[in-house]
Amino acid sequence: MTTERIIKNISQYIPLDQAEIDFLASVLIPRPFKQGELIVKSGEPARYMIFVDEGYLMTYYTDINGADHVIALTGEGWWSGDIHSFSEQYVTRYSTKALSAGEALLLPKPAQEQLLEAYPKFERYFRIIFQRGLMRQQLRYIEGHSTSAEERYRSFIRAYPDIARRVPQKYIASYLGITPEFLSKIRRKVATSKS
Amino acid sequence: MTTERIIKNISQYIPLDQAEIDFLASVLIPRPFKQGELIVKSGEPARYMIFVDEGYLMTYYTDINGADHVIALTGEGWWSGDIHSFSEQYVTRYSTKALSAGEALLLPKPAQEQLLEAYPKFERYFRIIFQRGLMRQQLRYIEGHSTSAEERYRSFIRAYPDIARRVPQKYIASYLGITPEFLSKIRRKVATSKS
DNA sequence: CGTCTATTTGAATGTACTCAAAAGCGGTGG
DNA sequence: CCACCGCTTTTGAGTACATTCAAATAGACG
Repeated sequence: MTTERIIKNISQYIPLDQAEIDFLASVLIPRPFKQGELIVKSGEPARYMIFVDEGYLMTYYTDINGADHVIALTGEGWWSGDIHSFSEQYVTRYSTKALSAGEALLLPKPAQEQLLEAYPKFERYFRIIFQRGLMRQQLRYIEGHSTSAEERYRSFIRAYPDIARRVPQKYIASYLGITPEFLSKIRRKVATSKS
Repeated sequence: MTTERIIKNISQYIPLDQAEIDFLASVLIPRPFKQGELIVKSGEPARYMIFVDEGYLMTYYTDINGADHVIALTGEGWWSGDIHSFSEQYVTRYSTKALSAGEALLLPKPAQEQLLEAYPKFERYFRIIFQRGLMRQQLRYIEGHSTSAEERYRSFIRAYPDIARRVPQKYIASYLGITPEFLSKIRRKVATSKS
């Protein structure tokens, strides 16, 4: 069953009965993707929340100079960091792109509204998801300004070894807020100090 | 009425009837504070959410070197950025301090649980609050790494002129992720270029 | 008024960036 | 299967933004 992982995830936070599971399964849209594919393009209207069932996604923002900035790297079992694609605003300023082949589950906005109306306890689930996301993000900001790029990189590979292995370095650099060139220099240093 | 502002805030997101207003008013604890007072100390158990009714608070984190890092500056009509004080974890790593005299409204954890149980639509309110907080925080991170300190400062005083006027510079510097010395130099530059 | 803390100023330093070029790597077509 | 192409990663030199340290000045509060 393709919705197994998301059900398991949600069950960690709120107990689900069969009716709820069935409803959820009926509104989620499986969305397979291949490497390099754009799932959400910036400038599109806000449409759905994205749960990564398999593979890796990244969400990025293109600034006025045309430079991309990665705001989130999303692995299996997580909601895509692109919550903007689902906010009150009509269009996103963010794009979401596949970094590998895999499959996402899309929760369209109208479906989410039905879900929340029929089973209000899902509000609780999303509240917890956003609350945790906010806490992680605050921590990330502090680390971004109180630790060196090298420490951030070390901490990143410790926290997300799977992502570190499978995502091109230039995106990791962007996620860490540094240039790819500088990340390369850090890696050389880290490699020599370890062996 | 001391709960007027918070009721107004919540009503922006979910309609409230009199019973809900009364319940809310009955569980909120007014907490006057004077300048410099610590509302939440790091290491304390997680206890309540904090709504700033009047005045200014800041939430900060003390790193292993003993340096403080401001993660949020909170003005009137906002929830304190210290959502950690209310998370699943037993103790906070953050402190919340008054930057002026004023009054906060405390929503104790057990009261919030009752509130959510009695009136589940409050889950929706908190979900929206956290969702917006997360979006702001993501934006802040991007700006922190794609713009210069000077731009961030200009953008800060545009977005929060009241806070910029009333909060000591060293905290603003910390919030922006720079040293007080460097902020001082930026201010000199900004001042001369404006006049 | 005096003390304590915050802010400003300056000089020296460092971390991370830019630009340029070379090397590595993966895919595709001949 | 190999050669070529495009893209990513590495390397190096020069530079800039922001830091650290130290000291002077200004401001706030009892």
